[in-house]
Amino acid sequence: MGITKTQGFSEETTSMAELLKALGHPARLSIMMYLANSPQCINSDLVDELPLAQSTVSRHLSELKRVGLIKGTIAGNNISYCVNEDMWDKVKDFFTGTSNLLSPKKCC
Amino acid sequence: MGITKTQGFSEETTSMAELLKALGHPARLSIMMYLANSPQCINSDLVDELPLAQSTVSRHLSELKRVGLIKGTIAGNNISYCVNEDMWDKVKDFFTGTSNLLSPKKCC
DNA sequence: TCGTTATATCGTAATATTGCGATATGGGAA
DNA sequence: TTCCCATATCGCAATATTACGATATAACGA
Repeated sequence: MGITKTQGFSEETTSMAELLKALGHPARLSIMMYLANSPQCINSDLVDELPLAQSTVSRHLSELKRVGLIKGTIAGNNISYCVNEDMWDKVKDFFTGTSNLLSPKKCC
Repeated sequence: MGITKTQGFSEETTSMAELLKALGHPARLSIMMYLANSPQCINSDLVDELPLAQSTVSRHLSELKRVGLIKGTIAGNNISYCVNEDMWDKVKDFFTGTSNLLSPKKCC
């Protein structure tokens, strides 16, 4: 199949899974780290940073844009990408939120 | 292709991406949430909780076990699964760690 | 205008993922 | 032993993902 069932899962679960899936690739995770740590809003000299062809980098960027983790604006001849902090916070909150706290049990 | 390039990425990035990828599926994320919030260490009545066949649930469980996010021990006739807190903390720390802090810029 | 640069998209090929039914396996219960 | 129960695994089919080169597109500079 290869198709992921979404029926029967909550909308929140599905959308969070989509965000995590987008982050679950070395190239895309690297892009996020690079954008998060760069002093200014960096365009795609990411191509130089990553061991991938330009077209592949572009694909990963558009995937990150599709799920809303990054934003891009045209700045002259190149495009300035940056992290969409709202969406990033959404992911962070998922892991720091109290509803996901583990009870301190060591059972296995 | 379908194959993910790992050459050229740091080991840390690759392993974190693997963890996030494992979480990036509604069923596997649901399993983690369920285990994290369950009062006791729950075995696979997950099959009743999820809209998936038993064999599919088992596959997702073994994937989570493969990356180390959960642990399972045999308890009589059934298996008791629970969250591997060390690995879960590793993911949490990634999002809460200072090295990933975004500078407060709104550029796009 | 022409060439260069930066990006995106297309087409293709290889591989991975997902899901299910069917089938093992292994332990307890009758 | 024989029959269930809970799990795991296999085999398959359908779909998704990944990567690359080639090709568009669009804007700037000479």
